[in-house]
Amino acid sequence: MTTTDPQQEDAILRGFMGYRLKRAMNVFSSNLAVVLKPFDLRMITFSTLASVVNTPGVRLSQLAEILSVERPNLVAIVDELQKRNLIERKRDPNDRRAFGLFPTKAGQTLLHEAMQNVDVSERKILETFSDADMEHLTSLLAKIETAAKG
Amino acid sequence: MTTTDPQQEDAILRGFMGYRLKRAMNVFSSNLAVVLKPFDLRMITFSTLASVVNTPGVRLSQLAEILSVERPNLVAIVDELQKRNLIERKRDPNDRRAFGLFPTKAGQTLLHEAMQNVDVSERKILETFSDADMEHLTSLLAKIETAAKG
DNA sequence: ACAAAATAGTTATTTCCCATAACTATAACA
DNA sequence: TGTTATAGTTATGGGAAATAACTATTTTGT
Repeated sequence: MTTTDPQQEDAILRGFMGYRLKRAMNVFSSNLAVVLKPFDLRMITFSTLASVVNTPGVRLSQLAEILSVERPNLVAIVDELQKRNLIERKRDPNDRRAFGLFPTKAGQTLLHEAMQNVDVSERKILETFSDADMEHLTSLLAKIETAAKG
Repeated sequence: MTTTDPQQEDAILRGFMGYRLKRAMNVFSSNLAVVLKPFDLRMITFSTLASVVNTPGVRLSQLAEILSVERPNLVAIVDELQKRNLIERKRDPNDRRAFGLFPTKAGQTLLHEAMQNVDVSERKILETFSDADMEHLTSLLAKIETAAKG
């Protein structure tokens, strides 16, 4: 196809790190969508399930904060995962307002299969990256995150 | 690093480059939204306007491809920018199916003011980055993009 | 030359993402 | 004990993203 365009229509945007970051992100997020599709998971349901498996008993509000999702938006996600019997809500006996979120056996199994596939697909994308490249990229991205907090 | 910090509910996700990339991206995209708000621009209207200023006469379909937006979704964006008198559609005399998109004077002025502000805000985020850091990050992100195509 | 296929732009529709206000029930606090 | 804060939720709306299908042209194949 004719991608031999000498004049890059987005040249003016290439000067922004945010734009370059977004384009790189798109590679991962569209890949993720494809990989998760067979599991009937999306990015948000995947990361929610992963966090619940990682931290059994976690509260919805904790999850919302760590995943940068508004609490109301997470309710439907948790509902969906619970309806599919991948996680469950258990009333906290010490705080009857709250639920702890726990993975079911099925949830753990599904997550680990999905994670395995995501991992393989990411390795494919990053196949030309040296260990030093990986470490450097990871460190630079972390630096951006901390820059936002300080 | 497989150390599971009980404080980090997303520890399991930190192992994925896509997740780390997304978190870094969020810093830029939420910053962008704030910076563009006074101009009544969003990420998509900003990048569309920028591309039109960068490449006067560009077609909607070219824009859709370069910006990774589906053509139908770009129609409303172009409508919006045209209604605000920032760009205009001009029939291509050599291909009466197509329009060339051109910036108005107002569009150019608004874009340059907005770009100036975006640039300043990005510099703030990247304030602790050395020139070498910037070059390295840019090169690693470009490597991800090319990995997706090849 | 002309029918078939491709292209540019568009409309319509659907699903999902993201943000906010407001409600309930409990808990913490002063 | 009465006020305030917190956890979860409902409802709502705007915006992003994907797809099917249409009109008007242009290109292509024979």
